[in-house]
Parts: sequence; structure tokens; C-alpha cells
Amino acid sequence: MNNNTYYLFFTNLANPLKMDIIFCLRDKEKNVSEIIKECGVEQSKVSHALSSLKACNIVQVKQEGKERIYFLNKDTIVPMLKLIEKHANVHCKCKCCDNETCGRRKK
Amino acid sequence: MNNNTYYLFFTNLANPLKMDIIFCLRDKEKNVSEIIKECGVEQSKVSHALSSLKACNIVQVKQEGKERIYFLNKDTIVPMLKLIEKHANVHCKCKCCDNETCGRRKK
DNA sequence: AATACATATGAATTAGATTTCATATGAATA
DNA sequence: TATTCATATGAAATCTAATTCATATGTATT
Repeated sequence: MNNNTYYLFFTNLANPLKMDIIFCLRDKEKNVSEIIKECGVEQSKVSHALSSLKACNIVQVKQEGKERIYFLNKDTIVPMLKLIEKHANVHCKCKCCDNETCGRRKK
Repeated sequence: MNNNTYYLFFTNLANPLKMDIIFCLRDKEKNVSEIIKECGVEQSKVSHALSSLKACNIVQVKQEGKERIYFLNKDTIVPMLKLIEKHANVHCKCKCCDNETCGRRKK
């Protein structure tokens, strides 16, 4: 294990579309067309995002006919999101991250 | 809470220097000069990195004389790093993240 | 009060990740 | 087997965050 492991993992998640996809898969596995429709973005964009999420095993795939069903590997990501939620509840009561307070643009 | 909260948090951590700083502060609080020396990088680089980590309350500061002592807010980041470590142990036995397998450059 | 030391800040540049768009692949159906 | 549907892939363009470098601020020391 080295520092690359950690920052590359974070880099993979540092993207609003990928967050959308993760939330979209939180309750139920879905094929790409469904993800596209729910997220409301262009096909190849979703495909690229899924591809890098898959590379880090954040999502996994199975083939069913001509569809590919993506599902979330919840072991890591779900507790991780909970940690952020807790963190934000404690530290971002100022609507931080929802405005400019954290020094970053929102999407 | 909205998606911005999550992806902005990850964005803040998606950087090798910031990881270095976090590891550097893991056991003991340090002033900026010490961090600079340990990480072996230029001053303003460290200052900028600390500033954005502080904006998300990942680190905190206290002033002591002319020095500023930074310390880690361990509540969120330590369990988060542990999750990644566990994830990598399960999924990256291929020296993934240490080579090109995950589809990303290392630093 | 002038100087030195410690650190922060701003703006231009650079680097790296996402987007876009055209095209490829692969499974099913006619 | 030709066509369609579902999805992936590659490369160029675009965006965004990190880096760089010059300068500012703030605290202590003389």
C-alpha cells in the first residue's frame, strides 16, 4: 500500500457524474440505458465514468443478453459516504459545499 | 446534503501532496516548516494544499508565536483511509494503483 | 521602528481529468 | 448474414485544479 492507492481512489470519485451514478445504483442494479436516462447525460459520458469506476472495483458488471448490468460494490462506498455525511453534518452547518464557503465551485 | 458535498470532499483529497500531508500529520501535529521539510516540497505549494484541506475541516490550525500548527481532524479521515486500505487489500492484489492497471497515472 | 522569520495569497501557467464526437464491438433478431 | 440495439473505445478539445512565482501579511526580535 502506498500513497498512490489513496489519492487515486479519491481521484476516481472526485466527479459529480460519478457521484450521480453511485447514488443511482445505491438501491438497485441497473443497465447502462437506465443509468443514462436517470442521470440525464450522454451515453459515452456515462460509459467512460462507469469504466473508471469499474477499474477501481467501485462498481461491477454482469452481462445479460445485450445489456450490461452495473451494480455497486457497497462494502467500501456506502460506509464512506456515511462518513462524509457525518462530517458535513458536524462541519458544514453553514451550507458549506452548497455555496462558496469551501472555496470550490459547485456543478 | 446533496451530491456536491460528496464529490467536493473527494475532490479535495484527490491529490498526492495532500495525501502526503495527511500522512505526515497522522501521528503528530506539526507546523508548516516541518511539513515542508518532511514532504520535501516548496512552501507555497504546501500552504495552498493546507488551505483547501482546512476549508473542508480535514485539518485544523492553531497559532503558536509566529508558527502555525496544523493538526488532523482524525474523525473522518482515519476511518476513511482504513476503508480504502481494506478495499485495496481485497481488490488490488494485482499491484493495482501501483501500476497502470487502474487506468490512471501515478505521481 | 526596522528587520527577520513564518506563512499566506493572487494571478498566470501547467497538468491532468472530463467531455465530446465519431467510430467500433458484440449480442440479438429478422 | 444483414441489421439493429446496447454499450465501449479513442483521440482531440475543453475544463478545472495544482503549480509556480512574486508578493503580502503578521509575529517576534533587535
